Amino acid sequence: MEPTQRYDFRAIERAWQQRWHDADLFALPPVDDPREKFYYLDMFPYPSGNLHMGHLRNYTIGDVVARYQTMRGRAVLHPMGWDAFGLPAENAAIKHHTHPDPWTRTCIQEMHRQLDMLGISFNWDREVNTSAPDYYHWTQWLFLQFYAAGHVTRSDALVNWCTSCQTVLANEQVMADGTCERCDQEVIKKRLEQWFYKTTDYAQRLLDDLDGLTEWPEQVRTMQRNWIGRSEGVEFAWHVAESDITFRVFTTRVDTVFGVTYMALAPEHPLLETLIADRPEADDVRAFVRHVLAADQFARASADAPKEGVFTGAYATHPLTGAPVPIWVANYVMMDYGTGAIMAVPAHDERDFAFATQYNLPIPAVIVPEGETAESLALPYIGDGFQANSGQFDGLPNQEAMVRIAEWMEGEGLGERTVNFRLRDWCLSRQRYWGCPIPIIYCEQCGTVPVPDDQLPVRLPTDVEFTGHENPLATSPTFQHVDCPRCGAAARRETDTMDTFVDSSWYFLRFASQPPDAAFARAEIDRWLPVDQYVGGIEHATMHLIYARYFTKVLYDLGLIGVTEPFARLFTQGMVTKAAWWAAAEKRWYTEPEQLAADGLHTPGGAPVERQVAKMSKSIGNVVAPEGICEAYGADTGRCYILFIGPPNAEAEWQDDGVVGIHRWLTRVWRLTLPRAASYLPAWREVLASAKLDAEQRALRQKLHQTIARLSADIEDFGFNTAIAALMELVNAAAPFAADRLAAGAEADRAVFSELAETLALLLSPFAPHLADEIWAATGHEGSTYQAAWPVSDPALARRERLTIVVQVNGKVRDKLEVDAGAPEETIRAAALASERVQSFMDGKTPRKVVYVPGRLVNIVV
RNA sequence: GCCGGAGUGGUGGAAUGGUAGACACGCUUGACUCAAAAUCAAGUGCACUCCCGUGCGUGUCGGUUCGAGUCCGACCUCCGGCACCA
Repeated sequence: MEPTQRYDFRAIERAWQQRWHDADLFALPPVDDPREKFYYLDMFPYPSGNLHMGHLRNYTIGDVVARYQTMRGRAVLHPMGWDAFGLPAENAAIKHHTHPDPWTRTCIQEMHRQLDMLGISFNWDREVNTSAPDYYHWTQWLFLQFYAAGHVTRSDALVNWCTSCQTVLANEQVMADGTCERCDQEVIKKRLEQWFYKTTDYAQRLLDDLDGLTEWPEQVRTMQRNWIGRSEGVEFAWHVAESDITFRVFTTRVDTVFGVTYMALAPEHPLLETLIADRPEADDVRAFVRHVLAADQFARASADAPKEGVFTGAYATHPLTGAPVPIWVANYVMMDYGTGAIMAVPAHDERDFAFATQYNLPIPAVIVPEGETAESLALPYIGDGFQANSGQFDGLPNQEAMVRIAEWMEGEGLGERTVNFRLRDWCLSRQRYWGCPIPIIYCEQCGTVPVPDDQLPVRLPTDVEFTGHENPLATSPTFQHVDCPRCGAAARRETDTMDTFVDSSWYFLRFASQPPDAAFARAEIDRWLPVDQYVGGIEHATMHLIYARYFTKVLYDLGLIGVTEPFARLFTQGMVTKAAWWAAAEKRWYTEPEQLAADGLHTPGGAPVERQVAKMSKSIGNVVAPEGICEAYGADTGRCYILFIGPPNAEAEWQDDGVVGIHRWLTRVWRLTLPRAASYLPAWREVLASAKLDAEQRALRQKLHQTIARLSADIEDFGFNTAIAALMELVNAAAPFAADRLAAGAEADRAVFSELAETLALLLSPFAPHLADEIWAATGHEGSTYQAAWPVSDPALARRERLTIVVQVNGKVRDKLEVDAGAPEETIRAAALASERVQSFMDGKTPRKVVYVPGRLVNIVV
């Protein structure tokens, strides 16, 4: 065949990408653009240098929505950038003895190239690189705004510390056996002074405002509610007998207070040393505390860790009964939740029950459900019931007693009702090089001094070594030494950098506005925010999305922006997975069925394999790169296939076999339209307005207008897989029409075909934009489909003329009737009853009831 | 353990409470070809079948309804999140 006689996707895609680029088609909408705004945002990637299928899925979804909204007449902001700080660049620097900055820039270039290959309509004029000084300047400035307003604090926190590498490790760098990922040496928990954003101050608002995020997936809202973990209870004081020491405890079950048989303190409790100072038990207690703190803190925090404790020798006085209650130290009490001390009620708490059983402490029941007695009740009992052994509150339903006891305690001045959150303050310090430097200076005279605005940004120094040992910033000969901005004396710079989640907590603002001399300009923020549609992976449901919401609320409170929530509508796309076969005996993965024995159940060596569907990863080797698909089949095929693979919020299993189906379809689209461009009739509207069409012509127009309606609805509902199926149906219907009738050249046929070809180009535009523009040009249009208006379905044309009515007898389909769309109900009912086939299934019985569903079915009940 | 979500042909998947399996992959048959690829046409849930049909069928068991993949209850399995949170 001639080159022009086949679907040459390479030439088409290259040519159109060049034309889009030359025309600056995806430029940012101008400031005075009168169109309604639409801010579409994809979660920006870490620039690893390799685009993977998850990116393809995310950014293709985004491009469909952005192109659709543009064609619908919106001014669309569709930016892209790089979440470029982070460990991989630093690890690469250690490995290759280079610097993270050039390495990162190379990766960015490479990924930018791969994204361009997909033909995505990004507004590159708003590109952002979080590791560039013109970005992290403002990350620092925002930190100082937060600092000045009291949203930043400094305190101790436990970190993973590799004794060999002399550095802090992220949780995922600590192996399951508690060793360092890089050097295999032991990792310990170490306390370090760290910077925190005070997210807990916003816990209640972060929780409350979830109710307003009605366009978010319920799953994400639930996950955030659990993460914030609000619980209501009572915090009250216990006095230690024969001393003036007082402990405060928090409980959500103050109704069980009469069941307390011991108290338990966290080993880290600050009053513990005072409590045991002069007691004979002191040495035992100290030994126990050392034992607990030496153990792996992750293991200690797991629910199935064994419960251990030691008696302190001290007693507290029960505030209601006056009874002496022994005070223990227990490993299962955590210092960082509540007050670090608990009242233990073994009869009504599983943990306390396990502990009391082990150490032979009494377990009296004080809440008894109907039909049980305090003696017969199986313990521990967590549910509701009536108060027992509870003094003046005996017999009350426990929910009521909860309120009465709390009120009584408040009246006596013992304590008060409070709220506790699981959410912690956000530790933002990282003892790492490749992150945003924290703009703080420590001066012996002036203390902690923020870097003045005119000295920002605090730049990352380049005179550093990447050895894998210690924080490189601390090894720079120049970085730490600085004059105090207040008194001018020699001072020391903070060497910690920020968690990369800080960078991504405000990038959506920087996309909307990037003046040279400020973080953002208020007018542009007011124009674009909130983000109308945000799309990314479910793995960011809690951390990133909570941090970004927190930042937005603080910035609102500081008067810097006018919205309290950043993302109006959220969509979480599913992972892209691929099957692989694990051969346990050989300890290796097989990634292609052809590598296996003929039965598919064994390796060529005879070892059994287990089929698993897993996220694409280098370690398994089941990675399929979008670039390879684009080279073999084209970007349009890659884009359509990743959408067609399944519902976008669900996990999708990649199957190479499916790609050819999409490619065949696009080839059929090409064959339907491009070689027939000569049949195109620019004046098809006039011809169709006056022509009398036959049944086949009307049927094709009907299918076309039905497809327009389906596609619009599907795109708005993120039903991209069914949208493509609808386009396939349209092409399936059009192909025989074009083949059978177009050659004769009748004007009406050409007009029907012209409407189809032109509209098909527009409908295809968000999905396969290169081929769409090729068809658009071949039908005599200037420019790109991106600049054209989305088609509108004519309901009169889409309406079905004849209907198929299903006739059921007792709910089973027995016959089908073809009727005119306007046929009256009585006619249809009569026809259904008259049907011979229906009669034969009625066994001569008379209908008890006849149900008629307009336009759909008749059900005869006998 | 708690909180979410999902179970439909050989495969990916589709179905406002109203014809279950759209669309696609794969497979079968045919056309074209010396042949193959590509393309086109027909078929393809399972079982029985006088090839007209009939029965069964959406993880399991029950329920609501004229009618349930869809709604309700219980259970099973898988996936995700959280987990000594007092």
